[in-house]
Amino acid sequence: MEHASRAASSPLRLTLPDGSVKEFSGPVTGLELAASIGKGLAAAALAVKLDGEMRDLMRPIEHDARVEIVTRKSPDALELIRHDTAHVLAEAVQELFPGTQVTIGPNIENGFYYDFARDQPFSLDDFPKIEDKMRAIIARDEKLVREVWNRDEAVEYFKNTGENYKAEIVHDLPANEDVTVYTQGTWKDLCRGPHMPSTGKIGTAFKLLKLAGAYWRGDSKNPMLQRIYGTAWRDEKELNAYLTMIEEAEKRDHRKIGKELDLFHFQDEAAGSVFWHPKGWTLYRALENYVRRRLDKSGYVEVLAPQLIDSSIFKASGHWDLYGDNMFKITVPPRNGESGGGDGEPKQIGLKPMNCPGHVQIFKQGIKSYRDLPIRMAEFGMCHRNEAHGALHGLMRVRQFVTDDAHIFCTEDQIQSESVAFCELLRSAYTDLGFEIARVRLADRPEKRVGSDAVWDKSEQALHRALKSANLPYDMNPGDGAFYGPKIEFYLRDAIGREWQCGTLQVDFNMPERLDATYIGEDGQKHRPVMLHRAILGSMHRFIGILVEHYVGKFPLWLAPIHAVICTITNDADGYAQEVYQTLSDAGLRVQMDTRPEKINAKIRDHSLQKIPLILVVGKKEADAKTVALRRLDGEAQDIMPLAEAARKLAQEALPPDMNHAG
RNA sequence: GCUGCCGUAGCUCAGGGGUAGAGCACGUCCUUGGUAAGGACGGGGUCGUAGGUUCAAUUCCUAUCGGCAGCACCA
Repeated sequence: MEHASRAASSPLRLTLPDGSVKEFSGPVTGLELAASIGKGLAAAALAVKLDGEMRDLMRPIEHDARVEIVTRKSPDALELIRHDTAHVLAEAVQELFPGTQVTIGPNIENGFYYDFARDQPFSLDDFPKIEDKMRAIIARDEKLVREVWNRDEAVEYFKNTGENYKAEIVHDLPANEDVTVYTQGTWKDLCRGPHMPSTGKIGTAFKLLKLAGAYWRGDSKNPMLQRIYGTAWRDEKELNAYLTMIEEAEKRDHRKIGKELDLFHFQDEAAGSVFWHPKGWTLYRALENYVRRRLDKSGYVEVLAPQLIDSSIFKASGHWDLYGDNMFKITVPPRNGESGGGDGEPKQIGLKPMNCPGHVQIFKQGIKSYRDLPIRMAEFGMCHRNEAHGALHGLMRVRQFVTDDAHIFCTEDQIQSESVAFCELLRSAYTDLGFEIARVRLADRPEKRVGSDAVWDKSEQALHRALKSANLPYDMNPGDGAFYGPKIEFYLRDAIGREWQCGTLQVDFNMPERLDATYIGEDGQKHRPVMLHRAILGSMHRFIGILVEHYVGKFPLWLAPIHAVICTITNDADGYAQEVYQTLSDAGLRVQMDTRPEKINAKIRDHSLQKIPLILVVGKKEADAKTVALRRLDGEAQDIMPLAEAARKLAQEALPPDMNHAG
């Protein structure tokens, strides 16, 4: 049918990236276009971009458009290479393991995966064999040919070839829609495309990485498929750089560094819960106190609500029904003739999974006037969630955690200014912590939700407006809001480019309604306050995990659990070291002494490996002159200065960023 | 929760049907040395837990707990 329309077309004007226009008497393929520009370009062409959309090189261009020939030099080439590599992987697997069904194989960040259905499990030992076969298919340089099929034909074809999953995908497409099938050699796959002209264009810079289970269509009710992950790049150099980056990420693993630096540990008897060691807890408190000061200065009040609250509150809030499975529930039986609950029933209480219901109870004490609003209520209390076993991951996902949570009770009119103020606070806090906002997304109404559509309309609009007036570019995250309201998600970027969603701002018209919070308005009548749920760091636990990985354990001075270790050259200096310790300690620094009868080399090494930011060496010379020799982590030079000056300077340097006005 | 892999000394790991080994750490002694490991000796493990197979299990099997990777979930 494409040929038919091709013949009927009129003159064609194609605008190149440099603004020049190429005219053709009728439709041309991307390859013909490339050839008309230059022979070299035609040879290098992989695909063509039509008004920003990538298309096959051999597909006729029928309409006027902005066009761009995609070559290997273009970053867009990665997308093509990875997708083609996924196809080659599928072909290789089917050649090697007959009877294996193919399903889907999309690109992901830095690579691709392909999901297979096969009774027998693949093993990592199969990878070299599969990679060899892939190389062979690439060497064959099979042409990738796009064909347009009728949907029913396609269903029939895939059924007949035993590809039930593919058949199901096609079957679920609208009945009158044609589908595209790509053939490479003798192998066919349902695919939207686009693809490069032949498998030889892939090159050799690919590698299979991981093997894992994945549900068919991402639904845990469906059968589990076997997913093979791979990565593919334009050349070996890019591939190696990526593999090195993976190693870097492994080196930064907060679980490993947490153990090495003696920050915290986990053990079987408290799965998903953290045992904070003195150094880790010092870091935790430094971070919590920082946030606390920022909130204090931003007009928040801090509270602490109970951890154990009767189920009635959670039933009213909706958490009991929607998230009950993930709550820790305690059944208290009647005792000594008392009734546990009333009616002689055992009492059901819940360990709070979040703070909002508790905060509403505090809000509801006494009568609130519109003059009292906004009330910004913060808490650093422990929340408990019975996370699925497989979800637990170091500090990143735990069952007991604290959020830098706060709820702003305000009027509808105040949503805007409160939201903007929060965005400013968040931005400033991220800067202080060494991050920047990488991305902002607005997550709107999910399927599982409470409240009327009218209320959701109002809430979503409020967030759109807030983001606009805070001047933050954002994109949408459809259907990912909380059950009580839409949310803004703030992502930060760490030192190796990974994005983490930490901050959040949620508008909630529902919770005040469900838990019956009211204030008296100017008109003397009762009104519902709006609740803004907001967090800057999100989970303190997770945020510390991110900090550890971001800084590889080399924390900025104000967060470092130990600021300085005083190392003696010989034990003759122990007395003076004690004086140094006292002076620095009095200046507010977190200091330790190392008077072991070890050589100074060993002491430097030990404390450097512990990522202690400052090492103060004292020997006879320093004791006589009342000085210290300062060595910074990863520094070469030593800096000799009078003790009093060192204490003053370092104490200043160790101040948290919000207190360091002189710095 | 699902799939796969794993669980040996405080840590990192080797080993393997006949009741265990290295390095680091730890302890004692010697060493008092100016910026990333001074030396000697020594202590330390019912091989995650419970069953089963076997003359014999830390090793094989099953269950369970926990961990890792991914998926699902994430108020």
